[in-house]
Amino acid sequence: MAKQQALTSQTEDFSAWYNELVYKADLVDLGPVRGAFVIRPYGYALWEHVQRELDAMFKATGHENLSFPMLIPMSYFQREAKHVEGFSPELAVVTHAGGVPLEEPLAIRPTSETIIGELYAKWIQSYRDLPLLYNQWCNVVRWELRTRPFLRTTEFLWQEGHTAHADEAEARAEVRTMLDVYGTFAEEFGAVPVIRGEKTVGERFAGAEQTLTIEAMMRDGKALQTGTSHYLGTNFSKAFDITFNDRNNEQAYAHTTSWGFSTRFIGALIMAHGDDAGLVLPPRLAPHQVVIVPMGRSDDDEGRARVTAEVTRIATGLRAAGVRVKVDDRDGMSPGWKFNEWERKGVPLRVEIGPRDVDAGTALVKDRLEADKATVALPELLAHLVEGLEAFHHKLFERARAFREKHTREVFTYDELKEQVEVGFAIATHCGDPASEATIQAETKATVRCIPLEGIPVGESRCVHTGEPSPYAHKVVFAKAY
RNA sequence: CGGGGCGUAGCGCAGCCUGGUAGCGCACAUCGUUCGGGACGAUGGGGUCGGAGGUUCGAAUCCUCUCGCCCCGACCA
Repeated sequence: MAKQQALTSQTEDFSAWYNELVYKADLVDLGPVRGAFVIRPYGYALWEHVQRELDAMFKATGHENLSFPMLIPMSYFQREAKHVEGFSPELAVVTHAGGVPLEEPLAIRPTSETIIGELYAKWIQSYRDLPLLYNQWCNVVRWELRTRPFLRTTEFLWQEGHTAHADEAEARAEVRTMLDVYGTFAEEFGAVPVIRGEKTVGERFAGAEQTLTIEAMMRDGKALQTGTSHYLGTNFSKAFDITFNDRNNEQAYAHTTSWGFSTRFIGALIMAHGDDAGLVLPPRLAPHQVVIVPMGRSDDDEGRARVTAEVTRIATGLRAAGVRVKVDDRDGMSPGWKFNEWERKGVPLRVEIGPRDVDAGTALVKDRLEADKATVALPELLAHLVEGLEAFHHKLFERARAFREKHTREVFTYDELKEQVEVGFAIATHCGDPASEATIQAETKATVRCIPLEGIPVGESRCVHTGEPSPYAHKVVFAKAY
């Protein structure tokens, strides 16, 4: 067995590092259609854990799941002016079916506000029917010009929540609640620290009154939006006639929201935590939290048997404790090969155990984030691993947070801003003028990622670009973004 | 759509300039030796050279036309 070609290092070419890793860690493969990627079992397992945890959080906040059709009549998109303007360029449309041209072409959903609006109009009659708190896990298609695995793909998996409320305050509270669910999830499960904030007018979802976002920093200093929550006002209610009789028996438009979280988050996990050896996965989402590599000569039947017995005992104990454990007893591969493979795949903890260890009553434990291996007595191994996983999560989160802080700087001049967005986030006062944002983007490639919900007060400071006063409460985050 | 590449074995590539009927590494299979950080040897299987025309006695190689993919830029979760 020879050396597999090493990954391009992050410092040499971050983009190449990412592109190689998604294949070499068995996360994705190319499909036959441009930009439509196959998510392989190791990558899909990550998504399944995302789904399981997020879904539980949705249920805990009162939401129910349902499923809407993937095909949407084209005319639905025309009904909300900004929505059609925003999505038309990336619609994939079915024009033929059953061997004949369709009377009305059908769009493959890029998001479901329109078709859901149509049905909500039917389901909602009275204030007693509200709020409607629904969510669906599904796939959507957006015809993107340039694609990258997980970050921007023609078809992607996500969940989209769609709620309807009797009044604005309740709808806005829902939008904020779901943003917090996303933020909590990203940090508590993904170990990815995020900034919660609001999008500027230009970055808003097509058809929304307000878009909230969570933004994370990748290890190249660029920003990635990993979840969004929108207050849609009565825009879609007016377009789809979602009305109800209120307590005074007067007809009113419902206030709707939508919020989404996609497989893009897997890209965030890769780029926020990965290193030159490969992935580093957060234990709470990792497909395998612990991998056990049995050592010893393959022709040493007696030694093997003792090791296998011990490995089985350890694995059984771990599983009983709720730990996802993988025993790598594949033949014909050297231990070194396996070590490299599991490191590339980002497994948090690895246990090495051979006849010598069994005799000594110990095992070696390797932590993906540490250079040295620890020798652990077998009776303490289970507790060591369980605690190790917990500690790993916090180390990973702290490391990502420290990285973000190191690459974030408050700037006071346009020159400083230009300099800072080359290495990370620039915090600055901005006047909110879309034209100014556009100029800054053209000149620096950086955009306002968000106006943080909590941050540095603007005070008397003036816009770093135009010198005008700022309409925002806080200084904004400028960064290059994926 | 603009700018760069590239299509030859499962993967990565050489061969093309200077035509002579396909090769290397990895992977795969068998056997032996190995076995605690990417093992080694021997043997073996596997390719209508992206597609279509053309030139030629003969085309992976030369000519024309096509199709596709990847990377970099403009749109986006």
